Amino acid sequence: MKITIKDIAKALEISTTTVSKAMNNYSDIGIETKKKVKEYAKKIGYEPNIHASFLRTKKTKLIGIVVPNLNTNFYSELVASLIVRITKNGYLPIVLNSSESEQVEGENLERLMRQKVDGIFISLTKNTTNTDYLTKVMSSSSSLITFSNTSKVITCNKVVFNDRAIIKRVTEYLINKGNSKIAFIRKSLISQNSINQFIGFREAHEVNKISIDNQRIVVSKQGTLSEGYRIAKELFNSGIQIDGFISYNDPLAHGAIMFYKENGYNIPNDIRFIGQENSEIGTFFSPELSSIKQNLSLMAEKIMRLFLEEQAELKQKKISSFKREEIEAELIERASSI
Amino acid sequence: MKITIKDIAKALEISTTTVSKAMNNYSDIGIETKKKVKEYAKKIGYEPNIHASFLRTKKTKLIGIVVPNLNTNFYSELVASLIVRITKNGYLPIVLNSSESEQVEGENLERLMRQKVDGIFISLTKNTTNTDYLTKVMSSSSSLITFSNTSKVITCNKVVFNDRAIIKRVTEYLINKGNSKIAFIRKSLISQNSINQFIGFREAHEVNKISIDNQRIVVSKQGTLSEGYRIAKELFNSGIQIDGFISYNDPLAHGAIMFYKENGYNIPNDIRFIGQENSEIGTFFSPELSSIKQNLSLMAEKIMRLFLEEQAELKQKKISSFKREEIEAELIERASSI
DNA sequence: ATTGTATACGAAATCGATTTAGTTTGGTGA
DNA sequence: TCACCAAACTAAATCGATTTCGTATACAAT
Repeated sequence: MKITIKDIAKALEISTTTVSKAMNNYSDIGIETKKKVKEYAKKIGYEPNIHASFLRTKKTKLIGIVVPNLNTNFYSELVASLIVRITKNGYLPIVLNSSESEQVEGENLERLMRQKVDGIFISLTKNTTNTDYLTKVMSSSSSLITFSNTSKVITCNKVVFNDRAIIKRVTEYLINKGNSKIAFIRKSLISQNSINQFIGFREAHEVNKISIDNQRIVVSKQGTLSEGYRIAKELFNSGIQIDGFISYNDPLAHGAIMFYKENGYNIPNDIRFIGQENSEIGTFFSPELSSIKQNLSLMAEKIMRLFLEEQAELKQKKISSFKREEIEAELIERASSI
Repeated sequence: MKITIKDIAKALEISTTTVSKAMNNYSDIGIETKKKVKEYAKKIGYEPNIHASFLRTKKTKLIGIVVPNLNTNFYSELVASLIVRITKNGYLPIVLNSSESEQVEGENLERLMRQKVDGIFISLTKNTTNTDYLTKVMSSSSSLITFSNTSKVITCNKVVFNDRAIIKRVTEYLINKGNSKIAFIRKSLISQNSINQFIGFREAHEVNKISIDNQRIVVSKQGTLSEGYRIAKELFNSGIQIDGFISYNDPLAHGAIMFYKENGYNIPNDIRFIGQENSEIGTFFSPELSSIKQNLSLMAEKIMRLFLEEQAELKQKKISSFKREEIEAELIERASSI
């Protein structure tokens, strides 16, 4: 039925110790013995039992991924990208979804710690303020990497986009085109991600000595097309004029464009629009939507590399310092902002 | 550091056997002892080590999910729904993505079997023909449930949508409106999912004594907006007339609508369109897109229930028979097909 | 007094690997 | 010849639980 090192040991008339050491390339096993063991193991289809070896090694070869909302293009693509890297390196991903709930997020972290995963990759929900769970992870055996939306409060490995810089650049880009009344649709007031973006937005205004009207700063929870439409309508009905529009994703921008187009606005002449995520659908609306493109594949790559480096250092009992990697996002310029 | 049953045994001056049995509600342990053990365990934060108990119980409390393409609304939402149910029932999901590659799919199944997951929930890629890996899973310790896109060849638990029936109904709906030249955009020629839909399409024609022009049957690999546009253009340029359009997702329909609108067609008068997946964006195009809506949450629920039932039967050493559940999809009628 | 029985508990084996602390063998140098 | 050493191997302990089989106790029935 199931093949264990005992079977190999018996067949080759050696001890289980030798089999185990041969499989793990210990230096005190002869080269020929190693070859014999490995060949026979392959022949009879032996696979080491991960759970048994865990008892001694404390390694599960499992990595937990926690995202705030799997059901978005951004995170489903990022997770898919992570899964590829994780499996390529001999690990297996346990994927959990927090559904933007801080409580569920905490439960997810507890589940992963209970499972003794080797690493936890987490992007925080937009509501997370309490970092107690993260601190608990830090003192557990799982190594922690936060990405995309992380926390200022906690000290740990981080991989993020250049949120502040890219929004500053994009805002100035609009300002230079003569737009000074820019609406900014943000995800939340709490998440670091969103805070950084807003800082960039503010800096661009400060540098150009333009004041920000807070009425044009809107928090959108859903981030859907219909909410974009609704937000535009409310701004319009409240008599709040805008000549620029930056949102934290593409659907919001599309929804808003739709409203303004219906009401006779000319885009980009009257209002310039910039979204984020650079989704395919953006190129199919008229006018085509300018959008900030984040390289998700690169982010996945950096996260995985950081993790593997830490594992290697851990093995050599080095104390590893925490790293913060920033990935450049870029503006894809299209008709909506030209 | 880490708390084991030994710590509880020592503190309460009982044997580890008793502790283990108390925690697992064995009948030969006194009620008071059970209470004492459980209370103390909770107090000191004891969590049983899953990997240690695996050695005896052969249960990992892990479930593998394999989908053909995580980066689609359909699967990311379905997976998110599954994750909720899996965690609610004390299991943890290992999520793997086959990227529509039969080979990757096979590797994924091997990985999950090596990990000894308790169950594997898989939706096959549209290219899968070889069911050897599935057969291997069937004879492994992991119980198998195939969903959404399964295989006719293999005998196992299945949860699917009523692909044949819904497409038959929708096709007849178009026929009854006077449309007899219906284009059908399918995912593949191989996948059971797509075959069933096509059978429904054909049956509707047969019942109404209308012949099918194979030139109007198109296989679309990408399933994107731009491919929908391109397919419509090619049909048009080849002089192939259509007055109806059914595709396996919404973007394809939107892309096609866009092309026909540009070329002066009136929708729905000249051509009626029906998509699938009922995505939010459908309500924002003009005309609003009719779409087939699949209840993903219900599918997730049925998959999980099937799995739990099988686990319960396994525990009682009953031999369980394979079940096939079919979920009703429904047409959401909007302006594009009225 | 003896037997039977239900209840409550524990010793030790076990799961499948890793790892520690030796042991054996053969060769080297003084 | 003898001490020393490196190379190659192994017995046994260990990881943290579960489970089998057995024992002790109390009480009822004969």
